[in-house]
Amino acid sequence: VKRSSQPTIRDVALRAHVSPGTVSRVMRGHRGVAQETRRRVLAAICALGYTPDSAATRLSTGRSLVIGVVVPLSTRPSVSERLNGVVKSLAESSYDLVIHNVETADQRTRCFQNLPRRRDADGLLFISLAPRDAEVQALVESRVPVVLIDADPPALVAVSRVVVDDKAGGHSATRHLVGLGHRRIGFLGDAVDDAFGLTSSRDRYRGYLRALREAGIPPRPQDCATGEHSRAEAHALALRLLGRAGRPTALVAASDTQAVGAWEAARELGLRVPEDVSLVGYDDIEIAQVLGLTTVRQPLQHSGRRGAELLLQRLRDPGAAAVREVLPTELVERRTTAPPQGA
Amino acid sequence: VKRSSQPTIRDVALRAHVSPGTVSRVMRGHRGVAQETRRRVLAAICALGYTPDSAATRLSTGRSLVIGVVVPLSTRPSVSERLNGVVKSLAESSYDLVIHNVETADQRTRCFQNLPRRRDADGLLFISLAPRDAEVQALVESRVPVVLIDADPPALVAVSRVVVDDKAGGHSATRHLVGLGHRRIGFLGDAVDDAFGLTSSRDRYRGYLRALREAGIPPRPQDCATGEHSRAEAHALALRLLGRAGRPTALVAASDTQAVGAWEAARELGLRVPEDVSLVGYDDIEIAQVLGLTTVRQPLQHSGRRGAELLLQRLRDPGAAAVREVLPTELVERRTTAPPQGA
DNA sequence: ATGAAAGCGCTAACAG
DNA sequence: CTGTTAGCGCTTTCAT
Repeated sequence: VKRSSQPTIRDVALRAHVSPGTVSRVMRGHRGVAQETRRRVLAAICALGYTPDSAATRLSTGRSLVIGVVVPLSTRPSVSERLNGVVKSLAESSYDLVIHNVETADQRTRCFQNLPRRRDADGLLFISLAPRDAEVQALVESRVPVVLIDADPPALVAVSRVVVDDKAGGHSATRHLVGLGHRRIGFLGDAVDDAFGLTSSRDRYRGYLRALREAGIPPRPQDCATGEHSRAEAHALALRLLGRAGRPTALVAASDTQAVGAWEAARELGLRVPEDVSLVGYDDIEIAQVLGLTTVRQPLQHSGRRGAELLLQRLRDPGAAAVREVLPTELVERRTTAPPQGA
Repeated sequence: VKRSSQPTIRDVALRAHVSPGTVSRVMRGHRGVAQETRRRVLAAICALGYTPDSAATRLSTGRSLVIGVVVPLSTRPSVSERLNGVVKSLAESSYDLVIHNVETADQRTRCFQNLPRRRDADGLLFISLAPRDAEVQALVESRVPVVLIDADPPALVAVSRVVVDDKAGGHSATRHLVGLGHRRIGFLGDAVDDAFGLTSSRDRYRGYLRALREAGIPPRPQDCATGEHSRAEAHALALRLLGRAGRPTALVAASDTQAVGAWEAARELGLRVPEDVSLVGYDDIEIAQVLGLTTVRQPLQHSGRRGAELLLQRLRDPGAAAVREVLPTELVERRTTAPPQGA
C-alpha cells in the first residue's frame, strides 16, 4: 500500500532524533516533555510541514472529531438559517462538520437509523426533523450524543433539544390581530402529515386557537387551511380562503414564506393589505423585512448556534443531563396589519 | 485502547467461519468469492448489524471518502444556494461532505493553504472564493483535485471551474435598459477590494461599460458606486446616487440584494419604480420573484451541482484535463424596468 | 523524560 | 477461492 508520501510522524521523529511517541506527546500538548526536546520536535514539525493524518488519529484515539448534522435542506428557508448558525458556531471548534441532507423518506430513515449507531461522528445534530416512533428507539440507543434543533418529541426526554415556543408565537400573532379588532381570523399552515414530522405549524395553530378562545371567538374551520410548505401552495390556499364572501379579515400564517404566498393571493384578488386583509407571518426572514411584513420573529441562527453549543458541552461532559432549551419569540409589527375595515 | 465495542470485521469472520480478508472482499464487492461463502458472510454481517469503521477503512485504503467544501457563508445568499446544489448532488454519492466556513481572512488563508496539502479530503470545492496570488501556489501543488465554483482566476488554468458569464450578464442588463430608452444608467456593485477576491461584480461592471459604449453613451462615474455587499450598504449608496439632481433614470445592481437596497432607497426618496427609476438586479433569488424585480437570472444551484459533478468525475478519472464550464445567464423582465419618464 | 511495542480495524498483496 | 500476513500512521501503556 504505497501512497503519495506526506511526512509522517516517523519522519519528524527521525529528524528530531526522538521517538514517534515523543512527537505525538508534543503534538497533543502532553506535559512531561523536556523544554529542549519539545523545541527540537517543533522545529522538525515546522521544517517538514508535518500535519498528522486524521484517519490514523481517529483510528487510534477512537474519536472521529466530526459532528454530523442532518438537515432537510430544501424544505424551508428557516432550515438553512439554522444550519448557518450551526456552521458558524462550529467553525472555531476542533470538529469537522459533515452534512447529511434529507429529501426523501429513504434518506430520512437512513439518517435516523444508521447514523446514531455508527462511529463516524462524535455527535449528531438534527435540524427541523422529528423522529417517528420507529426511529425513537435508535436515538435512545445512540452511541453518540444527539441534540435536536426545532423538534420536540415528547417520547424522547433523554435527548437534548432547543426549541422555540411556537404555541406562544402563534398566540401572540393572533392576540395582536384580536387586539386590532379582528374577529374573523384565518390560519394558514402546514399539512399535519408533514413528511418530516414537525410540529411547529401545529403548535402555532394551537396558540392561535387559544388566543381565539381567550377572546371568546369561536374557531371557524372554513377559515383555516393547510398544505405543503411552499409559497405556491400557500398562494393557492389563500386564494380559496380569501376569495369567498364572508372571508376572514386577517390571516395568521405559519411562516413568512406562506404569508408571502397569501400576500400575492390578496393582491391577485384585488384585496389591499392591510386595509382589506391583515397578514402576519412567522420567522422574520429577510423577505419579511423587505416587504414590511408583520411577523413573529424567532431566533433562527441562534437556535442552530445553541444546538451546537449544547452538543459541544455534552461532548466535553458526557455525563451531563439532557437539556430542553426553549427560545423566545417576538412579535414584530410592520405594515401588513391594521384594524379591520369595518372596525 | 478499549472502546465501546461495535462488532468488527473479526466478529463477522468468526461467525461466518471465514477469515477477515474474505469478509472484506465481500464488503467491497470483490469478485472471486464463492456464492455460498458470500451468503454466509452476508448473513453474519446482517445478524451482527456490522458496519465497517470508516477511520480504519480510510487509514488502510488511503482514501478519506470526504469532499471538502469551502464557503464564505454569510457574505451573500447566492453562496447558500450554490452550496445547496453541491449538497444535493453529493447526497447520493459515497462521499461525505465537510463544510469549511470562511468569515475571516485568517480562516480564508487556512483553507487555501492547508486544506489542499492535507489528506483529509479526496477533493475540494471552493465556492465564490478566488485564491490570491500567494494562494495560487498551494492550489497548484494541491495533492487533491480542486474545483472552483463562481471564481475564475486566470493564473490557475490547471484548475477546473464552473463560472457564469458575468460580463454577458452585466451587458444584457444594461442593454435592456438602453433598449428601453435610458441614457443615464448607473451601476451599483461590490467594492473592488472585496475581501474574498471575487470578480463577479467587476465583470458585470465591464459588461455594463461595454453595453454603454456600444450604445454610444459615455460612462458617468458619478452614477456608479460600490461598497460592501449588503442591502444596507446598497441602500446608503443608492440614496446618494438617486438623491442628486441629474440622477440616473436607471440602475443596474450587481445582485438582487443590492437592487432591493436601491429599491428601498428609491421609495424613501419618493421615487416611483419603474416610472421614476428603473432597477435591474442579478441572481433571481426568491425575493426578486416576490418583488417583481427585473433581473439577470443565473443558475445558482446548478452551478453547485455542476461543480460537484466535475469533481466527482475528476475523482473517477484522475487523469482528466481541467475543465472550464461557463453557465449562461438569462434576463428576466418583470415590473421594475420601463422606459424613462421623459422618453 | 523518553523509547519500545502493542494495538486501533481494515485492506491488499501473497501464498496456496 | 480463501487464509495469512504485513502494514496504514498514530496513540498509549509500560518500562527504563
